[in-house]
Amino acid sequence: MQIKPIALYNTLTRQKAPFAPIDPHHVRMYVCGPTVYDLAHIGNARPVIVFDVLFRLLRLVYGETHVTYARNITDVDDKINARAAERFKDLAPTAAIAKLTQETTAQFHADIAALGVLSPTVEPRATGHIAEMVVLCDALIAKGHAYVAEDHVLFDTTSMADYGKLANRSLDEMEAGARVDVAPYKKGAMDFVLWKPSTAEQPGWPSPAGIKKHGRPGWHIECSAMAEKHLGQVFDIHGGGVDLVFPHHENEIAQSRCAHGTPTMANVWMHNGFLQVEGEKMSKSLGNFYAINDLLTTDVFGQQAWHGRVLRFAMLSTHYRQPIDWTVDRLTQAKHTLQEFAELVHGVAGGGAPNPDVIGALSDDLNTPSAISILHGLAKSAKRGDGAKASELRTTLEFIGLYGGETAAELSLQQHANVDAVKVRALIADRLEARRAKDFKASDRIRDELAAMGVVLKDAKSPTTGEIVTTWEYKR
RNA sequence: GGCCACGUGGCGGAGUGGUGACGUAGCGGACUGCAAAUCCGCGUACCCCGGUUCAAUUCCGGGCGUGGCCUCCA
Repeated sequence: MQIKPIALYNTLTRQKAPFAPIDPHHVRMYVCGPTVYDLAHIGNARPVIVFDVLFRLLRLVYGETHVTYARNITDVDDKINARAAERFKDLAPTAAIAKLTQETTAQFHADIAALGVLSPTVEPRATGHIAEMVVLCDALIAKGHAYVAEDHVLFDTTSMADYGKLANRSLDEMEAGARVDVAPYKKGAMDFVLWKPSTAEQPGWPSPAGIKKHGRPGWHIECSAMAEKHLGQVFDIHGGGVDLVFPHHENEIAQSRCAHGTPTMANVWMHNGFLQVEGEKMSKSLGNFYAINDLLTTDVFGQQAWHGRVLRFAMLSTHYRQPIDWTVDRLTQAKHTLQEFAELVHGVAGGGAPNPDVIGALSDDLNTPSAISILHGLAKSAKRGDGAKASELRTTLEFIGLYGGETAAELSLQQHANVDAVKVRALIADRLEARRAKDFKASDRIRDELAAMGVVLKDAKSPTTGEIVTTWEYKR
């Protein structure tokens, strides 16, 4: 379809610019995925949701089969090793690690599926790309960008003229500000590990550069290897959280560019803003650390469980580059709005194209708040009985992943165990009878009784017969 | 200490060098036996101080505040 070009903000240039894929028939995007050592938290959900929206937009504009979206799984990492040893004491290290990464990956998939996230085109695993990482290490050594020291392979940051360009800082500045003790075998303070030796208990593979000991990759090299394998040496978009700008993405760029001799790794670098919880940094010590799964299935946040679509809506109610404060108020408001939308589109047939203004808003560097405001406009028309707008609203909501056929009641996960629908209908009939008899005391008593059960009544006049028709719903 | 973001009405949140997006809360009205729901209407907001400009919330400089990175945390 022909619509206005997509504009994206690029961290490399600190500017928003029209997006033009290298190959107009094949858009390639890489986003850093989770390290599977523990449940994904709500901060992890942000890039997953944000780049899912971008993926959907790119598919719409360039065609579903013309977009490759790679989101990796990091399944080799020292945090994984530590956690596996702690949780599965009876198992051999390899078996324990396999069990942990397998379980955590499955849970991650389940959690983000609830958020309405599409599967990426490819989901490479680090352990499936060790050979490619070894090749990269050897290439970097051969080209004088890396060196071997005490069975480690290290990247020589001084060998790259514009190291620090993405983070916009020079080596001098970084060294001046560094608070880390520099390992004695490093030539330069900012040099980073590409490969390190493993003990017998740690996962290990044959090492590059003729190193005798088995070893394992550093974090950054994983993404360089997986991106190259699935997207090529230079591709279109690379995404992740702002906290990855340095050192992770800076180092990916250094590795890939130096190994391939390319002027760039990806044309556009996109970073989502940080998430806070109720105005504070999310951390286990503050007791405000929430896994996606906690929000979906327990009442630890705001005394209720939240539907995945509500979490998604709340996440998209702020522009992706802004910091977002994750609060109960925000989720409550998101739930109300989504329930209203659901009421308008439930039972309405979708089809057709998503609203062009919404696509326009998304094309403007993923302006989701603006898109939502346009959705409100559609909802207003739908509420006035415009069936075409109701249908368009549904199609557009489905396109963004904000609707999947749920009813308003299903979007509220509060417990209503003791509400018996048959009894509710009987009480409503009694109340209508009392009202007809002008026994308002009795009718109000029934209304109060229902309210105590969490049931709210709505009286409406039937447009055809003029009769009072009472419907009910759970208190929101 | 170095580097980088952000600061809009009660709250959430776009956007813009000059006519106050949008949502939500609140207020008023219609409707209702009274409510709820619905509908209609109502808000002279852009952290502070300078500068540029005919004009700044929007550009520039400084300050204050909050947050991020500099420790394989999205």
